[in-house]
Amino acid sequence: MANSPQKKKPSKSDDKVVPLIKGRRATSYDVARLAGVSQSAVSRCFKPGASISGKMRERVMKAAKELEYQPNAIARGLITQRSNLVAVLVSGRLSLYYPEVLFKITEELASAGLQALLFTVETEEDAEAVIEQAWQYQVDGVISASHMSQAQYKLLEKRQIPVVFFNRYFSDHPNTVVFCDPSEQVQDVVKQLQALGHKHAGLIIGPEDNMVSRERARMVDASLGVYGVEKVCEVRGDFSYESGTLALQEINRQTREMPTAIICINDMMAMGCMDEARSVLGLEVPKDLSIVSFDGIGMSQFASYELTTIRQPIGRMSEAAVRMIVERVDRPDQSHEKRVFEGAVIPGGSIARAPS
Amino acid sequence: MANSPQKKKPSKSDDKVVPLIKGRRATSYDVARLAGVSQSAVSRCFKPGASISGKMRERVMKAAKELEYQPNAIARGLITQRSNLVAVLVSGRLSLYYPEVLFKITEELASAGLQALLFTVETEEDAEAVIEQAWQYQVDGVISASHMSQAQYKLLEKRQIPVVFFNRYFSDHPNTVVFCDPSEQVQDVVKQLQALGHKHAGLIIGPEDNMVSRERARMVDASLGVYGVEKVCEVRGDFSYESGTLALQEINRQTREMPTAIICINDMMAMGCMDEARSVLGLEVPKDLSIVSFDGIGMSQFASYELTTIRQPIGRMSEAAVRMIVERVDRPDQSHEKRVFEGAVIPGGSIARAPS
DNA sequence: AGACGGTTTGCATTCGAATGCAAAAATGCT
DNA sequence: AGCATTTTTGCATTCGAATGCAAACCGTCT
Repeated sequence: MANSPQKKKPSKSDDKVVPLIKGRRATSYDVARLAGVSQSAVSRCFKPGASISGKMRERVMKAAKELEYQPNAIARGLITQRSNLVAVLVSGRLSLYYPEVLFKITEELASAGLQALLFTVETEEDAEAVIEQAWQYQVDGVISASHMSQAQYKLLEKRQIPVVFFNRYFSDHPNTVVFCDPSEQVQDVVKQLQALGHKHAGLIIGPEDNMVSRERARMVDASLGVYGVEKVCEVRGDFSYESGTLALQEINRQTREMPTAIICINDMMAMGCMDEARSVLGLEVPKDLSIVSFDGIGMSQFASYELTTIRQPIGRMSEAAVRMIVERVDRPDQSHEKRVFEGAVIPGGSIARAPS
Repeated sequence: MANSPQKKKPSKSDDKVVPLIKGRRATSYDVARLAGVSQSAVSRCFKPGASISGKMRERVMKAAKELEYQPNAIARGLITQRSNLVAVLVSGRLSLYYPEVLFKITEELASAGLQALLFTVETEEDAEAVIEQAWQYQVDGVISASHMSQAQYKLLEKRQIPVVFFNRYFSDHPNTVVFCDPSEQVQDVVKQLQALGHKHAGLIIGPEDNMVSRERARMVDASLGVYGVEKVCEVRGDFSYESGTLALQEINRQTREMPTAIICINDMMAMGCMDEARSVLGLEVPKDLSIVSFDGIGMSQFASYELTTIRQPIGRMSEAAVRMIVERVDRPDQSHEKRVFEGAVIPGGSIARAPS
């Protein structure tokens, strides 16, 4: 450390007479000067578990309070290589149907000392741009509840940014995932339909590129097979209420005789479907038409709908996603994990004995 | 390049032989070394409008691409004193009823080159903590669609952090605000009710501390006065569907004779109210009971409800909020501005001639 | 008193990009 | 070519906090 003494290095902590210019925020140097200690001491005061005496802590804290000093998270991030930022990638769909997911995730992140940097992603190109942004902001991790291609995921992996997928995953690549597997409940519901005498069912599915939709459809198909209920037609919607109404019309058009039961891949379309059945086709639900669906969003239980639906425990899932990202941020080399939650049937009142 | 040769200052750009250790991200120095230029040149390449020749830009960009270099926004923020982060404060309520607001705001911020740092705020204490967090992260501005006390606002002002309020403001303090003033539409709707022969109306309001609720209630009262419709009772809910159902029961209990019209301060309660009227009290809506409300959220127009409601143009409002924060970030000393949007009546089918 | 161990403290350096300034290069003009 | 002017480039420093290391301090025990 023998430093050439003649070197005229201007020391930050003395000659500069810039005490508290209005608008300038206090730095650790300001606090140090006021408290008559070194900047390191100030820094250590704000680091839990650092070696510091009670007396010193007190003095520093007093000065800090006086100057309203709060450590600069940006500067801290630069030196520690930890931004404490987590990118949360959501699509419009998620925020429309599960607004609470985002809310919950943010809350949980905050209580783990992390901040949510929110990104909206509709298309794969969006994802591209968003990933670059996130990278620029040195996010410590990513929670993805939106589109992301395998290439994009691999890029993040290569950059060693931990990713947790929410309700989607790559089956041919190791990844950390939280999702819901409602296969048991699907069996259960289909069994109920069969027991109620339903022999024909229509299926309303979601976008082709959506994994949740694909998986649910797969389970439904399997269960229909098991219980000998015939799928008379399958129509594609886009998860929206509107598309549910259109899908039912389409089913009506495609089939000579309307099936007695409709299975919708999400609640929102089921609600559209139900409204369409009642107000346009003049059918009574559940007397003339039984409807079941997936998600268990809040409004599916409003008195006008009371859907029989398979709920995802999104509260617990959000919580799990945060736990997992926190863990992976701390131990990036840890092996991957999938956390799979069961669904739960909400009985509702949208199914009944098939009309004869 | 004339570097004093005897000075043993370890130059970042040579002797360190750390080229692309796995996991280490490329810095501007790495790019500079590869391209054979100075770090400043690299920096300038990524700053639009900086003085740089085409040739140099090309060389640097090539090296940058090779190393997958992206400037570190954290380091940039430290030196420029601009984080490009905007704190977005939302409450659970907002995200439940207006999920698209958050989505829209985030999108708009992104297209202005800013990132949304999301904070959830339920109580005033939350706000306290959130403001400190935001301050630590050196946010350039705050969009507040949640609780915030005047003291908290003043703190932000003192710290020179621009704030834009979304659907709330302090009337006795200058501030920058975007909100909706539906007074015209309230008049219009009440006039319609009167014309349809309604003489008595019940009012379902929201939480006492909520400004939007207070304002709407004020307008309703005024209009009822103007058109000579009597307010037979006023019940408080909490904006939720559930509380709408309870509120209608309460009205039923409080009044000898049910009013012929109910005005709800938001759609969600109106939906609860309507469902309760139909499925519990056995009333037909709108034949026996007319219901009107505020907000114009998506599901208020589902076939089961088709509410006559007064819409807020939240898309435009979100956009405006972002425009305003961007402007205030660039010119903090500019005077304040309120942007007030009109509401719009969505006709719906939840009102009809009063039963005689 | 002296020696030893443990705890506090300060010094100096670091993170990565931006920028004022001066040197260097390119351009224009006579 | 020679000089003035403009543009490009590099150097050195800066932002604010964290931290390895050595120096200083404290208490204890012989």
